[in-house]
Amino acid sequence: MSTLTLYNTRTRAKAPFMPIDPENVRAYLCGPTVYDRAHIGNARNVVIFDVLIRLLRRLYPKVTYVRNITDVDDKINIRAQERGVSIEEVTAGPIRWYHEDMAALYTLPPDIEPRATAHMAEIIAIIEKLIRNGHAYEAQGHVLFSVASDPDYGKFSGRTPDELIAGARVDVADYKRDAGDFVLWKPSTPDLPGWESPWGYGRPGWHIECSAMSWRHLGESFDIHGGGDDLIFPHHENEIAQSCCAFPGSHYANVWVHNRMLLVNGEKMSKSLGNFLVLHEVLEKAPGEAVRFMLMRAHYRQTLDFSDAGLAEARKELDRFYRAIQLHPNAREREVPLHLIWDALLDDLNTPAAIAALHKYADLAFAGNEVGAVALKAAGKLLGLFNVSPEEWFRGGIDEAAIEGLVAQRVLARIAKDFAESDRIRDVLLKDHGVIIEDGPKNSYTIRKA
RNA sequence: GGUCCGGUGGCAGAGUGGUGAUGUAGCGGACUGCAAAUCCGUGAAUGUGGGUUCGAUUCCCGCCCGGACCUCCA
Repeated sequence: MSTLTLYNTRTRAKAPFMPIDPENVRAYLCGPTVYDRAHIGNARNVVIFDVLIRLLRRLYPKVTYVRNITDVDDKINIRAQERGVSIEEVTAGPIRWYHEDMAALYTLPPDIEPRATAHMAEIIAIIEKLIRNGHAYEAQGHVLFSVASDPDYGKFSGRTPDELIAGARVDVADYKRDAGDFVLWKPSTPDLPGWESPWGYGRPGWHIECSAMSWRHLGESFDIHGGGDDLIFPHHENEIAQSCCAFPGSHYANVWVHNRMLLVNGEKMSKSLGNFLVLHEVLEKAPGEAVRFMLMRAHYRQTLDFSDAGLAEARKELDRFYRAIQLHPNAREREVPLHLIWDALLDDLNTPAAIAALHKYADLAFAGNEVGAVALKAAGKLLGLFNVSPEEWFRGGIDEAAIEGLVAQRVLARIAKDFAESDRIRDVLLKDHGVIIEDGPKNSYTIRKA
């Protein structure tokens, strides 16, 4: 099998992927902070990483996929205080929703889904190491990472310390030695969630959580770390600083895979614009597979515009694939050449090229070649597509009983060559039942949802 | 202001130093009572000005336009 090539944010270049341990590829994805429903941007991230994980599983005997849940965070605390409930009560719903939404997109669950609140021992251990190494200091109940202590700080995101200071827009807290120093541990008042620590009752900073969870489950160094490109700075820069300083000689993640942000109907998603697309709401209007497909239509390192028109096109493309599959119901799974899709995916997850390959296979299937249908199914599986049968795809959700009579009447009308009546019924089926009826030879017909 | 990324047919979206994928939409045709689907055919693009080169959409520089990050953010 050929080699997977990935673009690595750390080196700003594409390079062949070389696992630390080919017997166990270890990957970490920054998961959600669970205070609300996931939005469509969260979904792109997970879908892209899902494609990567599926690919790695074909290439290597074992892949350990870790995706964390940040379940302690100031946004969560605020919700808890507003509602007068515990943070567990705030996070339980969003965690459940997250699992439901991601399953609806046919993304594979991670092998390990660690929660920050269950890793306080690791968090405290790393902070203690950093203090011992001279990379962190305690000040007014806080523990801060000292960016000046790390000569490599800023290299990952391509920033110099001067830029970081110049760019600091927020008033610098007086307990910070450097404007760029960031919090590892902060004190909690009794009304806030907290844990006992060598520095008193408090809670962790955000960045340290990922360092602790990846360390516990993947070790000091691992293969791939993913996330949205907005996390490059400061989150990932800080993770690297914490982990590399706590574990001298380690590299933290070798390869960094960052996806670009998503636009919605040409605009950045933001609460002020009121165009925050909640994934759950999108999934009520479109099949999960169409949403998934839509998110793969642009290369992951390219801005993707999530538009209604795009979603409609995604559905049409999937319609075409399912038709091609449906044409060969007895096609049996077997080894078929899949160079086109493999070449596309191995080249830095080129999903648009992979989709073009799918269309080539569909062309073959439509031309009557069963191998095309077999290849299409196999290639789709690689991308996490075709999770339902063509029948389910086209007819799922149709109330067959409700239209039975109309359909029968229309058959009779067509036999009687009463085309005015048959067209009227076709119209009613579409308008009142959302069903498209298509005629075949000898008064046969097929139905599908509009 | 600093750093970075991008501008490809109506729209979406790949790739490439040498006849510019793929989808969708359009147009003509076959098929159909008509549609739909499918098939055949067809028109349609590399922001702009320079440079390098036998040759640039691809490499380099300027300009214009758009976006991201620098602050919580996938």
